[in-house]
This record gives sequence, C-alpha cells and structure tokens, in this order.
Amino acid sequence: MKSEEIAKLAGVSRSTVSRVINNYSNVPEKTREKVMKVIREYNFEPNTSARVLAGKGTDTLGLFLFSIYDKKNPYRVYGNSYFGPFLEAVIDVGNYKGYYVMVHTIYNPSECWRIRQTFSQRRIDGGIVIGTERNQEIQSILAELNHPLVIVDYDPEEIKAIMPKDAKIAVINSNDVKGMESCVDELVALGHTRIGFIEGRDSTYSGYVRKEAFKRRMAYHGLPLNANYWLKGEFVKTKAEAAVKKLIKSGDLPTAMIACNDEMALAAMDTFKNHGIRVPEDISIMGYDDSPIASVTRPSLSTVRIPFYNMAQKAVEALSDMLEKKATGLRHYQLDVELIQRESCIKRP
Amino acid sequence: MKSEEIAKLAGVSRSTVSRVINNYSNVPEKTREKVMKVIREYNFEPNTSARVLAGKGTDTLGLFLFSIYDKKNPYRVYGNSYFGPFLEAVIDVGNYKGYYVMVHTIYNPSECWRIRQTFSQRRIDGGIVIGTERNQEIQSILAELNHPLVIVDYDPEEIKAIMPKDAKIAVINSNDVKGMESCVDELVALGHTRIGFIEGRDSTYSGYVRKEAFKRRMAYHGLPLNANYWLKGEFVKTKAEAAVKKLIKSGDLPTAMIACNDEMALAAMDTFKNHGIRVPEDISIMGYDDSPIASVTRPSLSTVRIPFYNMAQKAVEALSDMLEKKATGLRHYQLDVELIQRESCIKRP
DNA sequence: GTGAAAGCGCTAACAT
DNA sequence: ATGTTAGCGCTTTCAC
Repeated sequence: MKSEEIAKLAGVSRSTVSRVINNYSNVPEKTREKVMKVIREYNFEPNTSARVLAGKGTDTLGLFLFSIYDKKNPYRVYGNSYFGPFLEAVIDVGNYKGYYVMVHTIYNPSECWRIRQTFSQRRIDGGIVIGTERNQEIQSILAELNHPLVIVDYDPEEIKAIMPKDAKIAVINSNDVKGMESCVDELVALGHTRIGFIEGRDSTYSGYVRKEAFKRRMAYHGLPLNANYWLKGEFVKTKAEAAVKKLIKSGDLPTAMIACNDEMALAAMDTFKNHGIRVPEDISIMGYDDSPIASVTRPSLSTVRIPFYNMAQKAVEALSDMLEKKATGLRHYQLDVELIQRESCIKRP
Repeated sequence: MKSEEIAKLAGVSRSTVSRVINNYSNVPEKTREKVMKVIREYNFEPNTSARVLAGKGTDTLGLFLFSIYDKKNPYRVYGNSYFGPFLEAVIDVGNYKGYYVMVHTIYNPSECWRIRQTFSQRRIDGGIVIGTERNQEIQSILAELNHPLVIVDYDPEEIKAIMPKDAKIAVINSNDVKGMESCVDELVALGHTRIGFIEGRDSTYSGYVRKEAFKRRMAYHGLPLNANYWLKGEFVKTKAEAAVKKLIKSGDLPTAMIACNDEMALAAMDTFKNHGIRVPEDISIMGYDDSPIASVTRPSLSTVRIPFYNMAQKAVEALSDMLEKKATGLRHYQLDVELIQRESCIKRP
C-alpha cells in the first residue's frame, strides 16, 4: 500500500494525501476526513525511507553505550548500574515523545566510527552517548560531528574546547563533587578517620571528579591520605577484589572505605567477609550509584544515588529540543545526587 | 557526500560505485581499489533511505519488550530478569551480525499496533517479541504479519494455529517443564512434603507451563496441593508480598515454597524475615530465572537458571536465517535450564 | 485548495 | 567490465 493508492481510493492526488499525513493547515476538514478514512481503513503507514529521502527526519534517536565490561559476561551492561535504568528511560521517554530508539553497544574506542557511520547513513537524527572515556577516537568523532548529540558523564570544558561553536550539543552529569563529599562527611560524622578509597577510572569524567573530590574533602577534614588505603579498582569487580586482597594481606586496614561504584563496594564486602573481616562491624563500606543490588545485598549498601532515570529523561529532552531547533550551542546540565544510608556503614568501632 | 561525487572523483560511474559498495563480483580489483580509496578518504557512507527505497533491506531488527511493570519504577525492565540480559544479548549478537537494533517497550496490549507500524513504515526487516501475554491484540497482529518474526516465551501450538502456513516465524522457549520439575524434585530430595507455590501469570506461556508442571510433579511424588499454600503473585513483587503476608497470618506455613520468578522469591524472603520467620531455617525458598540479584542477596537464592543470553542469541540467529531466506515456516526451539543450588533451600527442619 | 512534476540518493536491469 | 536509465515512495515547489 502506498500513498498513490490511497489517493486514488480517496479521489484526490498524492499531494493531498501527503498534506493530510503531515498535518498541513490548508486542507479543509472535509477533505482531510475523506482521506483519513481510507488511511485508517487500510492501516496505511507511509514508507519511512521515502519520507526521509524526500527531506523528512528519521524520528530516530541513536543510543551508544560504551561498555568497559568483559564481552563474555552476559550481565556486563546490566550489571553496570548506569546502563540498565538509563537505557530503559531513554527508550521510554523517547517512545513517548514519538521517537524510535536505536541502541548500540561499543566495547572499544576503535569502534567509535559506528557513531559516525550511523549518522552518515542517515539512520538517526540525533544521538546520546554514555560511558565514554576520554580518548583520541571519541574526540575526533565529536569534533567533526555536525548532528545534535547529548553526552552523559563528560567534561563540559573539554567539549567546549573541541566542538565547533555552533555545534548542537548537550552535556549531562550528576553532581559528583557533592556526592563524594557527602560520602566523606558521612564517614567522618560516624567517627572514622582512617578512610580508604577504591578508585574508578581517571579516563572517565565521573571517575576523575570523584577522586579529586575525595582528596579535597579528606584534606578539608584534616585527614591524611594513606597510600596503603588507596586501591585501584577501575570500576571493575575483579580488580577491586584483587586490590582488597592485597590490602588485607598488608595487615593494616582502615576502619572505612569508599568505593567509586556499588559493584566494587560489593566485591570489597565479599572479599572482607571471606577473610573473616566483618562488614560493617570491623570495617564500613560505602558504595556509589545506588544500583539495584545495593538494597538487596546484606548488609545493604550505603551509597550515593545517581538519578539515572532523570538524567536519561533530561538527555532525551535536551536532544529533542536541539532537533526541534529550540536549542543550539553547548548546554550543560548537572543533576543532584543523594546519600542513601543503609547498613554497611556504622560508627567507628 | 553522495555516491555520484565519489564516482566523479574516482573517474567511474555511480553504478560502479554501487557495485563496489555491494561487493559485486564483476568489478576488477584495480577498479575496486580505486573507488575504495576515494570512499575511505571521504568516509563515505551510503544513505540508508536511498538504499532501502531502491530495494535493499534496512539491516535493522526490531526488539519489542512487553513490560508488565509499573511505568513509574525506573528499574521495571531491568528488575525484570528477562529483559536486561536479553536486550543486551540481542544488541550484541545483532550488531555482531551487522544489524542495527531498534528497541521498543510496550506496556499495554493496546500498544501492539506499534509492531505493525514499525514494519509497515519499513523501519525494520524482522522483529523479536518477548514477554507477550496471550490476548486478542497480539493474536491479530501476528495473524496478519507478513515479515519474519521471533517470539520468545509463547505457545508454539497457538502460533501454528493462527499463523498462515508460509509465515516466517520462530518460537523460542526454555524448558519450563524440566525447570519446575527439578525445583520440586530438589525440595522433595531435601525432605520437604509441605511445599507452597507462588504463581506467575497464566496468560504468559511460561507462567502457565510452570504452574501445570508444578501440579503434575507434586502428584508424581504423591504430595498434596494445599490451597492455603497456593499464592497468586502474578510475577510481581508487591503482589507476592501481599500474598505471603496473608499466608503468614493464616498461621499455617509450608516448610518450603517455590516462586515462579526470583523477584517474587525475594519478596517472599524479605516478608518472612520481617515477620521473624527465618529463611532457610524455618522455610526454604526456591526462585526461578537466576537473575543477577539471586546470587547477591543473603541468603543467596536457589533457583533455576534460564539461559537468557543463549535464547537471545538463538533469536537473532533464527531471525537472521529467515531474513536470508535460509528458513521458512514455523520453527520451535527449546533451550535447556539448570537448577542452581544456593543457600535459600536446606533440609526440612 | 488542489494537482502536476521535479527530485531526494541509491540499485538493478539493460545496453554496450 | 562499465555506463545509461528507469524507478523506489514520498515531499514540496510551482501552477492554477
């Protein structure tokens, strides 16, 4: 079924059918209804490719998830507390606003060209990128991209530096400084002074900001940074586990630790428990993200809640604004976070 | 940049560029290289809409997730153990095979038309549907659909009945009979005789099959079905919680319960614990799915592992086979499941 | 207010 | 082996 047949059946021309489909104002109600009747009767839907080729948008958004996880692990993206709820929200809000959503996973900076390809093939009108690490590949893609794009978790200053002035781009972050400060403050309030830290990744904006915020907040409270208590976890379970084992072997433990995500916090809890070190009695553990597991594990995990759903919502809205030309240039949104007190952090023993 | 410009720069005609892009055999290596050089230099990507309009496929798969969850809950799909890993795997395997993946969430049978629309607009070549309940809407969509489709968790007999004989369709299930039988067998082996059951949804194929399998296996072991131990959970946390509360209030508890998914099992565990009933010391709890939370909660959850990743993989492969015309008619695949013994089920007290 | 006709960028049948 | 040409189904100027 094509518009020409609809036209014939309704006794009008293709142009009129097109006008009806696109809600042109200069079609009298009577004609419109006559055409709509035929359209409904035959469940006619215009061919998207033809519309796009003739100049319309695709009404499709591209979502690009950068995964740092092992390709073999079936839960790698959904274990990742970011992606699950975020993806869901993008699809939700996107569909609600009338967009189709195309999803890609990118496992490696060398696959960044997929972003450019998807745009070049005119498959999408705009894109959302999340989980990107800072590297040459993504930077060169961004610098040359001339389509609306939303980047989640990225340094807005760097974007400003590499993007052309008139690029339609939005950056969305959560308040990592406040989040990490509230972690330190909470542990300090509980009487802890020997506080350990499990780093994320420096190449990630949030990983970097959380690390810096931790250092500054510790100094603010006049607390020392003990190199032995500083673990490199890279946001990954196995790395955190290995680092915690080394810490335990050293025989010198802090009374509390902050992990840069829930997954590492969980790995730390399990490792401590397996070595007969009780959580939270012997050591308090603070997570970050408030992923679904945080409330389910025992002891439940004190953590910082990132408003993933709201961030995704904001992302789609920002993209939609840029697509409808309501917005140009660089915009930056920072969403608020919240400390969630649960069982894994208690008063210093 | 369009193929005509590439042609001019390479000193050939558009047809030759097209032949190179589509890997036609009758292009000599020398010409191919000459054209490819220009294509690479300009990062040329052919316009998808034009290709589709000219008769090529979209190389896009549609994934339709039917969610029974509350639209307000940000984790509703990812809390759903099915969707997270499944979605991930479809994107993964799909991308790997060179397909783009478009994802939709459907919250209501009345939104089923979105499936037909996406096909009618020629946005996708084939579709995968998961989580569908049996109802008029989906049946009429299926009956009229003339594109390759994969349905996960659906009654193959019904499909056979409503679909035209030559329809390209595949049904993928996991072995729910075996899964539920192994649950009952395990509890019986642990000495339990008073075994309760938290139902899923009858309108769901897996929900129905698990229920029937439970009844039959109890009879097989000569065990009674106590109406008081039979709870309606509808696969949903809150319903399971309410039903368990009622059970507790009755004062008559079984020594073990089987829930039709992990989420309800978790809700049951929490509810029992909150009422001072110990799991597993006072009552054993068996889940179903082996979602990410199952191994993380304490006590960890004994459950049946559904091979989500493999099912998704199979789904994409089956779809791909149908798209490449290697397969026609109805195919049915049933994947194997595995009982996972953890801490929530122990010998009868 | 409505129709005729050009054109979007590509593929494929045909011609050479 | 390569170029020419006719569409694919729609939108959109331009006439009337």
